[in-house]
Amino acid sequence: MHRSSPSSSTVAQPTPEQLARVHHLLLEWYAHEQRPLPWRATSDPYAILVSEIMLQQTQVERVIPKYHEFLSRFPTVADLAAAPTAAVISTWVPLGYNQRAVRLQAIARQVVSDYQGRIPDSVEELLKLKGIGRYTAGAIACFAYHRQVATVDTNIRRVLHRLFIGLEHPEPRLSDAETLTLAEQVLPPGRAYEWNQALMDLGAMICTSASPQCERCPVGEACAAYRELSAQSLFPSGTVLRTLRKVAEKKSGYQAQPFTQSDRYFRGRIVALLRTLPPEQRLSLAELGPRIKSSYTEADLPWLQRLVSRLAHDGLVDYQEEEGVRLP
DNA sequence: AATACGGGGCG
DNA sequence: CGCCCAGTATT
Repeated sequence: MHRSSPSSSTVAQPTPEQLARVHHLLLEWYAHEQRPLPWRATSDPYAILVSEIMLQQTQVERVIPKYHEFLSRFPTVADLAAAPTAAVISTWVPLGYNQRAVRLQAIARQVVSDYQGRIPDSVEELLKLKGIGRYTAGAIACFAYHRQVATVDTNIRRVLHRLFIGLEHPEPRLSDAETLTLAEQVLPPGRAYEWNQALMDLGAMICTSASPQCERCPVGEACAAYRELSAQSLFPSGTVLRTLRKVAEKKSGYQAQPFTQSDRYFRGRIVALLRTLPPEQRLSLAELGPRIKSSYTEADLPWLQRLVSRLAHDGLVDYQEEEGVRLP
């Protein structure tokens, strides 16, 4: 079997008996070991929407308090649509990726104006909303409306790959499209909600990226990656997994600069500062510069102007050349 | 396919 | 200090 050939519509398949065994093992484990997460205790599509946007690239533990705070401040989709954007952004900080706050409110306003206040229930319709991609659309359809759809986030990708294909490194590994196809093929009929949640819990608690605890894994007996590791006596697997990934990254030439020198960092500083100002009050760029960058000089003005213009373009600030900058 | 987009927490 | 995280939009 050669997993490099991406005929893409089909991927390696377990037998129906093997698949049923995996379903049973993982769902049974989830029934007893699942994390008690607040968005699992509701079926309010708005609350699910808020949680899923917050959870994009953001850990569960950081989201939980913000999720409660945000829903307390904006209890319904209509409340969020009617709120000042500055208040929404302000509540979002310091979750990061602040465009998510602007887009979330834009979604709420569109839902009120175009969907009679009801959040769409199909992947196809959800995908039309800016800020909702295939993962979030699938998550809302499944977790809020119990649609039997597959969805793939970073946890599910890793777990399905290890379970049904093998280690993700060295390459080749499944593409995004192939992974979604696999996810659809292994979805247990009628159990999409628990299955998708279970895959994410397994990825977060056991089948982690760098240090999976295979000895505690409920589906170890059926796992392709576990068989690979066993055959080569690679336990504990943490070191070898990290090494394989590092080699793959070096090949791709990835290099990061210090975060506190990045434009990203200063964009965050600007938004965090503006939210402390009295409502409506603006700051000139000359006032703003020194307050976000200790080494700021007049020579940095073009840089700052570029930064603020981009923030304005993203809807995160209101910038008038003459008057200065504030939250929108 | 590559890049922009945050920031907190942990080893 | 490097790495990770319930991704999406844009080029």
